[in-house]
Amino acid sequence: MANTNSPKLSASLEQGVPPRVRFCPSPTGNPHVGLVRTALFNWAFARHHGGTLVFRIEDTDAARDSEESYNQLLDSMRWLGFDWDEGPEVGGPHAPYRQSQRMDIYKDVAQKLLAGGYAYHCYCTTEELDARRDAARAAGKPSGYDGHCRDLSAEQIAAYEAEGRTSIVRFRMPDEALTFTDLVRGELTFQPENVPDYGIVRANGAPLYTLVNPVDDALMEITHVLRGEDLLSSTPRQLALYKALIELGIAKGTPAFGHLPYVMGEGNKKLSKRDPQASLNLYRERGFLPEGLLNYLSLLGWSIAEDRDIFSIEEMVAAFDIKDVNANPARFDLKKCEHINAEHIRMLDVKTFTEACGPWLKAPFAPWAPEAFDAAQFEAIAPYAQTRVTVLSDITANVDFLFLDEPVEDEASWNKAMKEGSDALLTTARAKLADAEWNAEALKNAILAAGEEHGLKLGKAQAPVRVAVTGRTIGLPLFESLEILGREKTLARIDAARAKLAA
RNA sequence: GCCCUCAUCGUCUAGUGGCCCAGGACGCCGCCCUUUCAAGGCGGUAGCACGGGUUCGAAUCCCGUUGGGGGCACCA
Repeated sequence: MANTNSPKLSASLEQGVPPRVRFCPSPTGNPHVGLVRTALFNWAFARHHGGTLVFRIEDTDAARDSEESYNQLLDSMRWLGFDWDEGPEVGGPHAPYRQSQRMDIYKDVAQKLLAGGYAYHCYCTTEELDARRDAARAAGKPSGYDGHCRDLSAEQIAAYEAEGRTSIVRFRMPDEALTFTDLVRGELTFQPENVPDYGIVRANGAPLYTLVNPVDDALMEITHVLRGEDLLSSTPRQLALYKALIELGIAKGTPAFGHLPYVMGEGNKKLSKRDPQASLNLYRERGFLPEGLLNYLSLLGWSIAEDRDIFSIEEMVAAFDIKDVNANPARFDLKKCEHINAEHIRMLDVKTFTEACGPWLKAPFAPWAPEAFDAAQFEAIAPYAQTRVTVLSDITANVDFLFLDEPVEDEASWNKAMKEGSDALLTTARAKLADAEWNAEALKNAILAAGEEHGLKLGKAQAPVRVAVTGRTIGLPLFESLEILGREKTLARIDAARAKLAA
């Protein structure tokens, strides 16, 4: 039990000392929902306990990282409403928070590790490694690094150097079982034969994630590491590294680890960055509310109560406990996500809803000319739309009849509503509408009366009018829509529809 | 192949030995309301993977099987 005598930084929580947690994505591409969920749990954990959230950028892989992704990442975090106490743009006592700016630190730590005998140079080539791994696998044995270069003599090293071989730095794992208590899974034990020595510095001198991540966690005094399940099996080697760092006086103690279950996609595959369904930007463009998306995501592996699944971020923070997170992977269910989002949209007060629709009321989302938009008309119609949209982008099609010169052409709707006799009905309706006082109540009575003349109930009678005016059979309450559209346009559209029917 | 991990309705979950012939939510179906569509109300559909134990008693504990997922990099 290598870590039992290591100081436990996480023990501070029970003693009332606020925890320090971190969120440390690597800026590759557009953030995906699994990443967001991890960020959410870390953030909620920090806020619940009045702790500190450190935001760190793991950009040690120049080939994969880009400045654009970095900017997008920050923008996404801000949009979601996450704030961090230390990190990019806010600074902090452990700055810099971008690993690409901390290379000297890693170089120094690697040197100390080497000098202390905690790590060694490994001269094996990729081909040799592959061959031995295949052999081990064929023999039914663990296929990790076999320790070939662990105890090279000075002569052997000299020989390799003379050959012109390059070397990576490898961490020497202790030959003992490692046990730790995972915050969501309980006690876990790994046997040494299954946790091989691992690379921490590339041949070109660039440090690897395996070194950089725990070193920064140690330096930044992280007390609780909440991360994805994919890192579960690398925990024992980090524990061993921590022990070395403590002995070298670099780390003050070991954090507690909690591994969050995966967010799965269609089929049963882990949601990856490639998966379009995973893209945060996609949800943002469709008009998900941050609180709606976050509410849904929090439900993946956690629950607030037995009979409740709609709640605010504040309520989540108040209730969140890492102990309640369960270990099994959850599938992302778009339908439920949309439903929860719709609930949040309905909870908005009208003014907020109206403002939130803003982006979808202009280019590139809206099909009408910018000058055609009328804020007063939109404000009038918005309340009727609020219970009908699932995502904010739905607003566009709901109100386009107000701002388009002519209603959209939807053949299916036309064919469904325009039957024999529709022409006559429209003619009657037009006449009654023309005489009516221009308010929803009067307009309803006008259509009702027109319908009666043709033996149609209101449901049937309103259909042709609706399609003539809005272009679709489905839409917002008709009479209110007409009232807001205005007499002139309404009558003109009915005339246009009659002309089209006559043609 | 080796190691790790997970396992309650189609999906997300509640459930920590008796309160459970399993509760909620999404979805789906039906009804009500109704100017279309939503919203809302009411009702329905559907599950403890399997096999052994332990126990007076198991969804809950143990073992095994099966199935899912992950790791085994000079990616993170």
